[in-house]
Amino acid sequence: MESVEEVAAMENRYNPHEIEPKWQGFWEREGTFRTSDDYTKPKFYALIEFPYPSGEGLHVGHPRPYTALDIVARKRRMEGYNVLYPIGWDAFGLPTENFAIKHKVHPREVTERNIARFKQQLKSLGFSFDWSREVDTTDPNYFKWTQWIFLKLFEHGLAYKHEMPINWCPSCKIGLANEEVVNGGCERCGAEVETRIKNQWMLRITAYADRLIDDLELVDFIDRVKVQQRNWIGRSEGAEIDFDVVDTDHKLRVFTTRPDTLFGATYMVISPEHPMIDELKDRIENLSDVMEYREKAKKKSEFERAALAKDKTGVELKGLKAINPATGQEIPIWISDYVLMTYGTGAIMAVPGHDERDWEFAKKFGLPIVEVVAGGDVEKEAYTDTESGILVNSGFLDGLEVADAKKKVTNWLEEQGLGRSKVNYKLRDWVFSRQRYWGEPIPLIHCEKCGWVPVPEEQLPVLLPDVENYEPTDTGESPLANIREWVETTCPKCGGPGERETDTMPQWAGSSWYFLRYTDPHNDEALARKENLDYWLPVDWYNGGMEHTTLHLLYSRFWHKFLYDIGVVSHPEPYKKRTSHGMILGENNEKMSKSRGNVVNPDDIVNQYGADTLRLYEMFIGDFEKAVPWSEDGVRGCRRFLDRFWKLQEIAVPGDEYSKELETKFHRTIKKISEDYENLKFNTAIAAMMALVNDINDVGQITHGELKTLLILLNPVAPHITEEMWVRMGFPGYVHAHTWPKWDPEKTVEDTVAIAVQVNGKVRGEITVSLTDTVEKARELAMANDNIVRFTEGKTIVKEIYVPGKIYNIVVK
RNA sequence: GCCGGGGUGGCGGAAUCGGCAGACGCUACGGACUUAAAAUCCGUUGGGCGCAAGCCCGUGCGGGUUCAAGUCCCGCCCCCGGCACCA
Repeated sequence: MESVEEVAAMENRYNPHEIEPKWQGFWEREGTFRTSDDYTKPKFYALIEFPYPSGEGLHVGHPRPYTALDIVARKRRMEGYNVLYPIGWDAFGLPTENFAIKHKVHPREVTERNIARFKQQLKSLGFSFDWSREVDTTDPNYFKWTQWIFLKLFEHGLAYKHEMPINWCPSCKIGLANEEVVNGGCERCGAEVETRIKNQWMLRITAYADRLIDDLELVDFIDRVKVQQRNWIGRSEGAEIDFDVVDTDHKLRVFTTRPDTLFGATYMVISPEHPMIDELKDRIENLSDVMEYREKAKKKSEFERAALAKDKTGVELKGLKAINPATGQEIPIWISDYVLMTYGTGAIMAVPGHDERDWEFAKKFGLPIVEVVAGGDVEKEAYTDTESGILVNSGFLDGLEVADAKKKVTNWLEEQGLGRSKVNYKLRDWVFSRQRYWGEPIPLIHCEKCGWVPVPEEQLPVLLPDVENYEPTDTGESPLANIREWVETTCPKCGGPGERETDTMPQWAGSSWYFLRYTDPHNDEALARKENLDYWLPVDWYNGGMEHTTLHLLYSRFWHKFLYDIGVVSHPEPYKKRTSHGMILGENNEKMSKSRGNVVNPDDIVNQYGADTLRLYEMFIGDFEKAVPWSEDGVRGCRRFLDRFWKLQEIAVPGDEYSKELETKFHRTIKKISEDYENLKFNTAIAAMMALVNDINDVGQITHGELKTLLILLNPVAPHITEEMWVRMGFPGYVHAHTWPKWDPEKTVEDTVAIAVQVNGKVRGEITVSLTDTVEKARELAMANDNIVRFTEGKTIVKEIYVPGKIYNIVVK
């Protein structure tokens, strides 16, 4: 049995299991973090990527970005902003559907269960989300507006159905967007992707390619994000040039970024899939060889074609020749799989002197190599420098620099009607169809007479029918296709029989606009009120994973620009600032995964150490932007800090001022933490606080004024312990309602400071000087030090460098 | 191959308008408390030499600039991420 004293002592001990649920309940009851409708206040919109509520629940990677922006959101509230920090669920998607199929439960049920689990886990971590604004992409009241946006895209000609080869994952039985194919495999399951021809809904994102690049200038995204987006869109500027095919009325159109090298084009290469082969097959003398090559190329996946790129292969189209429009010479035409039908025109002019691929090909097949830009040795390798080269062997271009030659030849081509300047993109249109059940139905009806007809707005949302069996089919048809009573409907236009589109939308649909819905989540007349959108947008700070840079981030910027064009939103970019967190790895330095058995569940950390410890550790663990391994020892260290922090109550003394010995340190720490929280440097902010607490313990007491400041500074990271200590100390009101502390720049510098004294650049001692002290004073102090005398006596001082507050270096000879 | 980021103690990481490298935390070791252990507290913890004062070496490698280089310049090596026959 514990004694009365021991029980009493225990009640004063830091007990997160008692205070954390207490404060979470308090915040919820009081609506502490409800976003206000007071639109006269300055606003701050903090956004994290809403999670996919998987069956596995949260792992410790999730809270890293959530805590980071929670810190910023809490700080902003204390600075007087009206803050929107919302949360929701990106809940459509394959894992849920697959689980539902396997366990014969409706995906709706699985989703609800998973959301409930996630919600309970997130709530236990004390985030200051405004839970009243929760959105769920699978909620018909939400996806009604996803469908509405799709119809607007359709209306504006940005959604179209197209027969095209798609990336098919044979394991998931689903078509994939280019962005979802990683190294030739399915992003989700890793199975090798096949090519299938399917009639697919496509979104014309390429129409926005230029703006998606150019408007990156308007936003504050970390550089690696901007670079990756530019890279992915892959804009390249050049020219299209038409080459006559001899003795036919065919022209072979090519795209090139080096029109200046036109005089060096000694042959042409077309893709094996190029339509000209069929159109002119009667003229091709070696048609069987050509067809054989074409068959071989077809069997290779796009991945194989790229991976086995080293060795060039190809077949000449015998019987066909093209004319180089600049030289007037006849040149051969080849087919080779290094030319892709999916980029440019599917045909190139080959300039072996100045393109590495063409050079390799020419060497292999003994084709002529002509130098048209001086500076290299085209017999040894292709010369590709465009900075310093001067044109040669190029008629009217001779003597020009590359950049000037490009302009001149493009003008000439335009005058002659042989070509024109042209911009190409690597970005392709977005394959928007998925042949699965658990997604938003595409709200279109096909009518024999009227074609594709949109479902009238007032009939939205188009709901998913209840089905017995939503297994995918091997034929690539959506499971919805089997439900005839759902498919068969009437055409809204002519009233005749019509059939519903059975493809559903990809997971990226709902997440492309969710941040708009948060501004007005319960509106059933519009996706959100204009007034709300205008006040809250753009998002001030959006943090998310690098893995979403070429998918979600690009897609949502595209949708937003479209919504801007049709007047729904008033700003061309959705996100003002974008940052990215690093992954949290397992203790063994490997990616956390169930199969590796190194997953850490936040529930266990909360149960053992408390939510504040978890939050503190997640922020202290290392550089926020880098991957870092988890360490349970590190977690314990953070808990120890909170225990020590709690005990500051025992040494608190009255007084609202900062004490003499700690005043400078407090001002410095306020400054450091205020700045570090804004710059993703949570780890050094926390280190500074730990250092200050160490200093306080050295002093042996803390004034109430000091403790208040400290509680406010730590509150965004560890909200529960700081709320509890505030009320226990009997401070007025609540810590979360207090204003953020200010620092006085003049008080951040110590009156006197210890600086190193160097002799010939090596530290030989230390002196304590005030900032106003002169070099004479420094010399006097330094010479009182035996060690410095030892290194200088008997030598002449040649030079003295004295930087006040930094260093005193004596150069002797 | 191209683009971006990075190499600092036993570990995570601090410090870049050039100014005492290793803040803060962890680990390890030693000590106090305890019958004992845990917890907590105190001390040590880059390597080497020295009884000590102190000295020498040290930020991926090789050069250089400077009174002074983790930080700047030149030439390399390695790791991580993205793109990859994009004409």
